[in-house]
Amino acid sequence: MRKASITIKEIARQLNVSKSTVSRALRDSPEISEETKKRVIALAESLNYSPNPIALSLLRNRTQTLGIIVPDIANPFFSTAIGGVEDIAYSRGYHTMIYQSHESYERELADTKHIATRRVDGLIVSISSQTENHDHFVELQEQGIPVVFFDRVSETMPSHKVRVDDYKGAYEATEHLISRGCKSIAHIAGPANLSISRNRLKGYQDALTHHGIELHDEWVVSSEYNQAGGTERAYQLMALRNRPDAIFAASDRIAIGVHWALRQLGYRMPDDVAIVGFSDLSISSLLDPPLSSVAQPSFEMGQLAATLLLDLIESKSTPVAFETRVLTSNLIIRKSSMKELVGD
Amino acid sequence: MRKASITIKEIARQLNVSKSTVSRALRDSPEISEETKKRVIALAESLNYSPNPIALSLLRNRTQTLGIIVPDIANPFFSTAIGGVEDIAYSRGYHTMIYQSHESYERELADTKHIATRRVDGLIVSISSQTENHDHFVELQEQGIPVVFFDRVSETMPSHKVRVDDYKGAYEATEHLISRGCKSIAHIAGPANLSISRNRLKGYQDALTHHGIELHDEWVVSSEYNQAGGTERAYQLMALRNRPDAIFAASDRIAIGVHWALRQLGYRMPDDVAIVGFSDLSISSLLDPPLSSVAQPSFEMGQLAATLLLDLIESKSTPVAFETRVLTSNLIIRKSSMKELVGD
DNA sequence: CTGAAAGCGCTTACAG
DNA sequence: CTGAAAGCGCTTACAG
Repeated sequence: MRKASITIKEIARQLNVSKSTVSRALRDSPEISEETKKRVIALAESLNYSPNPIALSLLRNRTQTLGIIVPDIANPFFSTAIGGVEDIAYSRGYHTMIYQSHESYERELADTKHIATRRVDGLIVSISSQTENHDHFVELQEQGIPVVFFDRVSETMPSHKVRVDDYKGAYEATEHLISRGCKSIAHIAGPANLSISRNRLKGYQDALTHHGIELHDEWVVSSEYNQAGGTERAYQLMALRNRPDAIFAASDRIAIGVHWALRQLGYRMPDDVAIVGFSDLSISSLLDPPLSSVAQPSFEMGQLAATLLLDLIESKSTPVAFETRVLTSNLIIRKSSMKELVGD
Repeated sequence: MRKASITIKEIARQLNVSKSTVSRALRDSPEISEETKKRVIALAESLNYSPNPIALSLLRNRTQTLGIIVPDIANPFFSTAIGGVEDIAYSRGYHTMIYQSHESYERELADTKHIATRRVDGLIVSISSQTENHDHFVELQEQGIPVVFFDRVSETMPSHKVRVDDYKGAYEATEHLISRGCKSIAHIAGPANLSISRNRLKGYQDALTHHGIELHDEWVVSSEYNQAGGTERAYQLMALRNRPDAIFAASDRIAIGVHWALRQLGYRMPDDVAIVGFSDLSISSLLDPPLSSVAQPSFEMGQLAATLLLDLIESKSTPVAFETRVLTSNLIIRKSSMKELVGD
């Protein structure tokens, strides 16, 4: 079916020279005469020759390809980060292969396996929420395929990491709710195996404590990072005898579920319940009332992760030391949390 | 850097047999003794051997990889369709390489070029809105790399195509607005080089005509398929001396921009202006009021496109005839278009 | 300045 | 039943 592509051999035949000469001429080797170079290059162009990257891969044991595993490409946070990775990768002559774990450990395992057999040159990954064991990433790295984490990083595995200051973002979001007069602030945390979930929870707890507010266990619940989880947890929280007057959600997807639930239940936002999310997805500002959220520089995170990975791939020596880059988050205040301050 | 993977040669050495024998044993060839097979397979497993796909690609001139070009992976319509493609591809032993054209013709051209040199086995594509010339796809197909279009198809190029019934979807959406008593219905069309835009426009026009409603040129404007375009066009339409009482947008992204603009301008939906979009993105139902929209089976479109493409790739012979599969769209009515019928 | 040879990891006619 | 050889498309020491 596939039409035979034109090869170096064919050019050599037509020009009555050896394959070696053609190869050298094409790579502009100094040992080839200008005369010959010209003839070779002219014919190559007229034949529309392009070297077979498969052959080069076999030779160099490199594919010029980066793997990237995210839980879900439909999540704008991840698709934007992927955009950042591609931006850097393309400019440095690499291609990107995108995998989705769908928050499944098994799927993530299969993806890393595929990456190993496909001889991808390196991996950028944001861990699935169901993953508790990071051995598959360790193995990949031991095989010589470097791994860089972003956002959902491994705390145990030594490697480059790119993340935002989740703790500070959560702290500020909570402090903001306190400053708007909220007295009973609930938190819907993400799955506990992800460090981002734990850091955000800690930020929430510390903000309350530092402001002399007692922690209530019943106001801290946990959910997958999706809308359905947010809706369920909101029902649960609002059903409490002692219901909260504010909810800080560990992600915008959760917050969107909360938003929907509160509307169904007839609460006014922010007057009855103030809410703040995390990630600042573009749709969040379209809700009514628009959602306050902690913004993350997703595109930059992708760029940075790609840069660190490519430097690792292209460095001859083993890395000096692994580094963790922490980007700053940024609280965006919108109507969903702008509770009127009651004057006295 | 990269640790040497274990090869067939290494297994042969350890077992004191030839590479040929190892290769045959691993592929369970009938000409190898059970005895030898067992030894080879046992060692291969203990060494964690996996065949180098690069070597196979070079041999077979096949990469077991599908290319897919979409304008933007962050658009949920496309990310869902990609999910459908992957679903089928994985189950048939293929991998997917995702490219984004970002609605740019130049980028799309570079992507097809990359696909050709990378020896991808086939391409699934939804055309960029800035593309007027489809020669790059024709060339790819002539080189023996089959192309299947979905959603944004080429009308001129012979190939398999998967799309929805845009005309009927638009017709029904418009008819629905008429049935809710709207008298002056505007349409924000997509870029005219895309057939989906033209078909949706035609559906709108025919619905009006068939119901004896005169067409007004000033009520038909055009926009890129994004939110900013929808906002701009909404401002333009509502500024008219003779302003519309309904807007049918060629996509949900456009409709979301309209929704936002109308809220800014102080119009009530649907009472002042009823709106309907196209695609039924999941966020559309979260808007207040929730957006009516024509739903497209995006996942199924991806699955179908992948199936058609893989059949093409794996068939020995040239395709019998190219087919166009038209899936049915489905109008979802929500509050944004449920204008109260005025009783008499 | 140019060519023959070996090799990347694998498969598969062709011999035996 | 097993092995030696050729070949997929390319690069690069090694000779000349």
